[in-house]
Amino acid sequence: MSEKIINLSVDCAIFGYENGKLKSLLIKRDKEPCSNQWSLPGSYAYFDETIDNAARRVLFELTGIENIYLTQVKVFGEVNRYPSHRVVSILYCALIKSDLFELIAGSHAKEVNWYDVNEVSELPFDHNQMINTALQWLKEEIWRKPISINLLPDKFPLNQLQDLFEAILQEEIDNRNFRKKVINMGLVEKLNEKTKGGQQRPAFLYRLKKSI
Amino acid sequence: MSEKIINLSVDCAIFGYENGKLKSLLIKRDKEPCSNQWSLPGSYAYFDETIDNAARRVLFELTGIENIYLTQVKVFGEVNRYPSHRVVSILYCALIKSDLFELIAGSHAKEVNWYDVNEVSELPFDHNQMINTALQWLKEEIWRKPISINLLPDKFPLNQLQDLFEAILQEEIDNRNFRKKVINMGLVEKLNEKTKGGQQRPAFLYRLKKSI
DNA sequence: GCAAAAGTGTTAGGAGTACACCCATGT
DNA sequence: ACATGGGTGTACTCCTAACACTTTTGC
Repeated sequence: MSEKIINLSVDCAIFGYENGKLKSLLIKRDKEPCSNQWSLPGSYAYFDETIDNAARRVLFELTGIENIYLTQVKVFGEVNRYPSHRVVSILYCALIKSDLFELIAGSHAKEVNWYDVNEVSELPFDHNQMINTALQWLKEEIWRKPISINLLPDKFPLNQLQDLFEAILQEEIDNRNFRKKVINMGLVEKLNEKTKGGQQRPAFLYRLKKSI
Repeated sequence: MSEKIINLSVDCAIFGYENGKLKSLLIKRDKEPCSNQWSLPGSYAYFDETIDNAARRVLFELTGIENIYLTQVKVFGEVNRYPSHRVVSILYCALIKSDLFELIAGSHAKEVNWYDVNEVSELPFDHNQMINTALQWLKEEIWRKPISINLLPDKFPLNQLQDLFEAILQEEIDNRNFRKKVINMGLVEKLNEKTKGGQQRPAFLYRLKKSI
């Protein structure tokens, strides 16, 4: 096992979507500083791994989540952001289908859990700021790339996608305009299937196109 | 003087504009590795400064340029990007009016100079990749914020602004559409002055509005 | 009067926004 | 039949893109 770069860490802001709510993944810390408090999963990078790999590894070790696409968003480099010594941290973000991953607290995580982004309490270090930055990034990215693919099942009714967009953008969207837009920007394609078993009129299913 | 974080550096991609060409600021290195080669100005961050301040300080020490607005763009964290040991580097970018700053090679810079971005040779480390990333950032940013303010005199004829945009975007722009756009998006305001002393018809001067 | 750069207007297509009602199903 | 969520169309505005000629000055 390689050695840590003790002045350089990665933190991961992972978003999931459940019951119409956008969730953020937090761990309960099992070591100092701020032991027993909830925070973003994060830790030091090693000397023999790229920072992208560090983010992947750290996320896996702490939460059991692997094989997801992480994006580097911003570096947090205030002098006293970390109490014990100087640590510059690189924020990585991802969106995942929360029910596809089993959460396994490992390494210095005592617990792992999803928290509604609107109900995240005060976190240690600059982690609240990180979540805000990550949310901002998400709002900008959501229209550009089919990242929402990671938050919904393969096939879904359009209104579910709209709910997701509303949860992320935190604003209401006109249903007709939303449909027109996602269809003719080529974000989704209509399938020849419908939902069944609902209490109401069945809805056509759609699929996100992987490339735009 | 504080100590260096030897695994963390900042590199600065500084753009200027002269004779209708977009230029990139390079230093001739005066220490190993890659001594005597031209590279982006960059060096280690110190323990007692934020990374933003590290970028400002490093730029000043190496080139004499100070008091400019630097933006953090991306982290480069490949394992072997730096030959002697592991260094993760944060790329900062800025645009400046090149003739307002006197270049003073200092610290481990033997010389400092402007190079046409289209004629930058092969640089050490991942610095060519950094310049490309910085240029990409510039292309996206140029329409959003009045960053071009830093590349032109206070008052300028509109066609000069267009030349600048064309130099950055590397494509031709329709003159009428360009004028309409920058005026009614509120990027510039027309002044009641004209150029004089040219060989041709005098042009109205414009000024960039600071806020959009 | 000529060379050189400044300046100008119209049209057509696409994207965004606002807005209100009928439809298909389960119970 | 009614409650529930699914689904649709139009009109207006604004931005973009394409396109060519006239104007003002210095020489």
